[in-house]
Amino acid sequence: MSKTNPPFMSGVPELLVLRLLSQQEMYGYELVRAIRHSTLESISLAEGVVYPTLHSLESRGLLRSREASNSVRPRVYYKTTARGKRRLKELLQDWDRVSGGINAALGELYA
Amino acid sequence: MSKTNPPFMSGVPELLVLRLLSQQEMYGYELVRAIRHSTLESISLAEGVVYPTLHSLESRGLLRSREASNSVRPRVYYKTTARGKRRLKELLQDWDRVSGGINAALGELYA
DNA sequence: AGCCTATACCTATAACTAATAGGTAATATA
DNA sequence: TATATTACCTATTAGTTATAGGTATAGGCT
Repeated sequence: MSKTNPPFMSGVPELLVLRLLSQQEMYGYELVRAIRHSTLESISLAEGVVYPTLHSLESRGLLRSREASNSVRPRVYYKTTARGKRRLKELLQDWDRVSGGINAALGELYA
Repeated sequence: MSKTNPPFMSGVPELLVLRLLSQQEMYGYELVRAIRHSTLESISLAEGVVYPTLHSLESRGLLRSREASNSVRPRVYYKTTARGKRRLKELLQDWDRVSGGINAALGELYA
């Protein structure tokens, strides 16, 4: 049971993570809040979504991580690599195409 | 192998089908073309996506079908039910929320 | 001291569903 | 006659989000 595949969320964690980490380095827990904030509380991704996404993206070479030692708590900072930025560009194109297509279909009322 | 989960497509077949069939009755094969056309060729859903979607939506009471007898070929016409329209309204709200959130996060550059 | 909340990381499992790749059959078209 | 188009269909795969857990430290409150 329970919503595992909510509408319109496929690709969203990857897009938001690559996007936010291409602007500035962040650690996972911080990123969870950044996602909520940057989407104006419209999208909230739980830690159980964000951490696996980070690991997957790093293993694919789209993110690079470093451990912060001088911090009180152990933190793993991530940032988007050059390959990650190319992937981001690709995702942005997909997003424009799909959202454009949907909005065109929805706007058909007034056409 | 091969793209089974392309980005940003979750919920899209359901949304487009409910939307188009809430405007006018159509049969599956026609709907495939209508989806391509209404999205300005941005989104193309194969028959293998559309037919299962139609069957699923009908079994959930969101669509109703009738068979056209006087046609040369056997055609099954579908239209969105009242329940389907309520579901559509829900999906449209989700779409606004998610796409709004994403666009807010993407627009952060200029903020 | 004891308790709760927040911080910060993590994993296993389930659920769902879009896409692919097939398949049937009749009718136009070249 | 051969091919493309119309019109329907299903089985399977693949991928990935969400949930529900879990660990451990630090700080605030009673």
